[in-house]
Amino acid sequence: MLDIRLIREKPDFVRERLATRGGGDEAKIDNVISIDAERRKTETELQGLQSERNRLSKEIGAKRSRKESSEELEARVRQIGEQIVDLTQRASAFDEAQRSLLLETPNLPHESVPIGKDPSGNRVLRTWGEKPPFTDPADHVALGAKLKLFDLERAAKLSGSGFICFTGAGAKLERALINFMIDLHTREHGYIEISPPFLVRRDCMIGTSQLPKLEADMYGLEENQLFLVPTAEVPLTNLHRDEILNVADLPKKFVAYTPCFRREAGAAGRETRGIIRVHQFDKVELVKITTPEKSYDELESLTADAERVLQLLGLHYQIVELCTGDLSFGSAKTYDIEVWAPGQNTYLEVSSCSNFEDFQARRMQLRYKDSQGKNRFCHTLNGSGVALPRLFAALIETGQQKDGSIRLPEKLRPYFGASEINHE
RNA sequence: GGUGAGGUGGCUGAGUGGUCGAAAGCAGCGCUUUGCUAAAGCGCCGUACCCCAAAAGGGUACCGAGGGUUCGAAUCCCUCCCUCACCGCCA
Repeated sequence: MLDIRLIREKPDFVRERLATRGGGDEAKIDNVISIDAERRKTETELQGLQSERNRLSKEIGAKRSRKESSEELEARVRQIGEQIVDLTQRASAFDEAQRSLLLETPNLPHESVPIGKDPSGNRVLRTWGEKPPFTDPADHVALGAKLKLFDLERAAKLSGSGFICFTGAGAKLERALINFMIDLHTREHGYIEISPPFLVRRDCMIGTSQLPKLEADMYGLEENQLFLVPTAEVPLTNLHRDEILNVADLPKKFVAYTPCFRREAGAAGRETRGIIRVHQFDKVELVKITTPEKSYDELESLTADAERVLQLLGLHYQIVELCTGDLSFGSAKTYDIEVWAPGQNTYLEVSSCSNFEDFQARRMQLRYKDSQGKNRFCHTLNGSGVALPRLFAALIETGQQKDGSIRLPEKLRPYFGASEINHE
């Protein structure tokens, strides 16, 4: 959520920054400003009347205790009361209108973000490793079928298309990868492991800004207003919602494994082939809560922490800096990590590392007390460390050998319990 | 799911219709005093918003949340949420 004071004081700046996203959101600003003015006017009027009522009511109390008549005063206060009811309604209507407009307005891109209107404006910042030299590599769907690592047909029988059922060595590999990543982030990168609920309240979804915009993409449980988490970002970032943290306790660094549930009624095609784009997938997520001064340094180190996963697994990848037009709703700056999948001859996005600045913190009243004792909004960040099915696909495509087996990276072997995945 | 108890400021804890935004204590901050650590005395010490160009200052709201009663609600009534205890059910 944007700061209404910033909008009030620098409307042109806000409009200009929003316009770089290309979503037309800058058009909302005039509306926000005029509602804000109405709101304040109404509030001032209301508060004047409330003040009057408080004064007169005290007088009534005083008169009564002196056994004097207070009927005239009571009549006047009754009348004021009616006006207050009316003004209160108007004030809260303005307040709600302003809030819902602000909830639907995306974050301002950071000044360092390249301007662009779609993914073609993104730029590759760096790459790590090299594409392995294959002549005609199989893709993960073929490999998975041959080695019985997952069963998409039977998953569809259970739950419909867009679900994965890992089987045998595939299920074990999934589990090994999760453990490997969590151990890495807790032991070497200083994150605290969290195992959060997979169902969260609506307020949490608003807090991290999945709602109100993306409600259609979320799985919700209507009767008790809970939502299946689309990413562990939601429970992790909301852990300290409505709290005022001590600056000495920052940054907070959390890592969690959760399944992620997304409707994403995307069209079928290459993008949706195999296990690349599904309604439920596993993910290890990294979240940081920090101060405005440190958040951009933390973004760099968060990205590096996620990259380490791929480095230790020996997988080639590239880091992409998203342009303004490709930035997600709440993000001020984002790096995507794309791992090379030789069987598909393409890079797959396995992590999106973002700094939300105070955008989410405002929505969830997440603050810290600075060294002056002043309450300020935290900055929040998150990134996958990393998403599993795509990592799984890149890993088996990269590790495939001529005899049809899959060679596993050294670092993963203690977790998997073998150096290769073979037939049967 | 059922029954009972309860939710007050960073914490403990008073307050059952009117000068209560809320006693007191603890913690915290500042000053003073005493031969250091310590102790004592005094003062300050919630949040959000509104008015004001700003500061100073003034005002409003907030005692789990939302409604209601009343001239006036932390205090009375209703609904909901949460915590604790016991019972039922259950991996």
